[in-house]
Amino acid sequence: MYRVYFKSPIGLLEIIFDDSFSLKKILITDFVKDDEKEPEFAVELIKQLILYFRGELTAFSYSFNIKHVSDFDKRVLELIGKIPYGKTVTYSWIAKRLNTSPRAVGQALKRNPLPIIIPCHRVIKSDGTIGGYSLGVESKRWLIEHERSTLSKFL
DNA sequence: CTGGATCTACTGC
DNA sequence: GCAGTAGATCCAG
Repeated sequence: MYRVYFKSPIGLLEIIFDDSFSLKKILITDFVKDDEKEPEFAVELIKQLILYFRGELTAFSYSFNIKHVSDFDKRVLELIGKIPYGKTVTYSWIAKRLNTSPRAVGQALKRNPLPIIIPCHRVIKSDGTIGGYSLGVESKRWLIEHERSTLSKFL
């Protein structure tokens, strides 16, 4: 297991790779634990993160291994991956397409191992309010606003 | 605003 | 296994 850190506008991201250098998990943390210096296996992802936070990248092209994720969660996350940059949908919109309930969708998104890469911040409540986010609601607000304000670059 | 419906995963037995 | 509960919700009343 390897950890790499990335200082982003929404906080310090801890990026975890498994022993075969496959992307495993992303979270927010306060401090650097075990920095891997010059991690060859992470440069491509870091490059994309830099561009994304600059507002110059709309989708990550990165392979990751989906292990320890239930079939249900996979179905939800796969659909989430198709929501375009700068757009938002609601929990119930997802639920209808998967024949499940909005709350179950929320539970699945909470377990999203790769927030930002799998853009679960694009899912909000149907009353227009923000809903929850595993990296913190403030981060979610920031990401949505960031995408909204940079969207025009890509037209 | 409140109460009930809804579906998944987690807990305790 | 099975019952009970807690959610990143929703909708009607």
